[in-house]
Amino acid sequence: MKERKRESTLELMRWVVWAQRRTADDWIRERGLTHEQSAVLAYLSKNPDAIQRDVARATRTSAPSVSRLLAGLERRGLVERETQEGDTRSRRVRVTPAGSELIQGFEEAMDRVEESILAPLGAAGQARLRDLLEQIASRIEPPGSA
Amino acid sequence: MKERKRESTLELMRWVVWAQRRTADDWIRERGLTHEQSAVLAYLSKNPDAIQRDVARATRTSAPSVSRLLAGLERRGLVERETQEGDTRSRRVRVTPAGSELIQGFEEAMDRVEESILAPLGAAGQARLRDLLEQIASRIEPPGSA
DNA sequence: CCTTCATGGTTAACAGGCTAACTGTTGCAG
DNA sequence: CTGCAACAGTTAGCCTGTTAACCATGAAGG
Repeated sequence: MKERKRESTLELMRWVVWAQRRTADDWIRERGLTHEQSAVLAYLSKNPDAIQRDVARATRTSAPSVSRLLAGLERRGLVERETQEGDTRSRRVRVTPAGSELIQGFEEAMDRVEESILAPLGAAGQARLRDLLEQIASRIEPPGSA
Repeated sequence: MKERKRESTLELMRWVVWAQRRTADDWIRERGLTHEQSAVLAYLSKNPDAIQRDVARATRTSAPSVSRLLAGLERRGLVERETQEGDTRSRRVRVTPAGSELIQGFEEAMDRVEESILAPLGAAGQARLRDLLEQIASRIEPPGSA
């Protein structure tokens, strides 16, 4: 029952990504957030002028997901949305001080998680891995584009 | 708005995994299935004596998720569940002929998807990538184990 | 001006992830 | 034998992902 059974490369990747999620759980759950909420809060902190559409693109999810997720964050007072003068279709999203305070240290914590997961490779291996992944990613058709 | 902004290695991995999912969508949606349903059907085809707990372990998900997913597949007549003589706690899951027919060719299709995604690396790069990922994965604490 | 199309957002309905709580068995310790 | 822990599965409730359908606004053409 213990033998590795020749998983595919992408299966291995899914496994690593899953492990990262699990590891990050500690930091995230402590704050009563979910992974997605954390990611969005962090994104909004770095992109203060974003509208919801930008969040959807950045997280590679759909507009409805973003709409609902932000509604939840707004209900908890972590973000504010205001329709924009000049184009009332879009709504700018801003992180409130409470939200900002809650997400403080997220990036650093995620960096530490990543380090711990990639540690077995050493610096050279990590660089090689990154290079290979970039080669693949650069060939991926950007979602929206033709 | 177009510059790659120095994504983390794990961010790149998530992107690649996401792209794989998207690419596989064609095959899967044609059959009225979801990714998860396909994966479980394929697993059950290769592991005819599995009980639900095995499926949960294999897919790295929880027992409730498996329970509900299998209920759906059963409703559609793609699997059957029967409590086992000797230990009525567990339920063996079997793929029906209909399910077997529907999932036919899944592995091959997924192999093709993987090939298409990894193609930019060439054979040597793919081998290196696989090696690096195996090093990482082998250090990941198996979910259940201490 | 007014029709038409594109854009931003929301709602509804469905599938799937999780945890918590509960039912039933099994099995072992005392 | 009895009692209690471990195990398999289910249900309920929450959050997220999707698509489809819809509203409102903005932009561009005739």
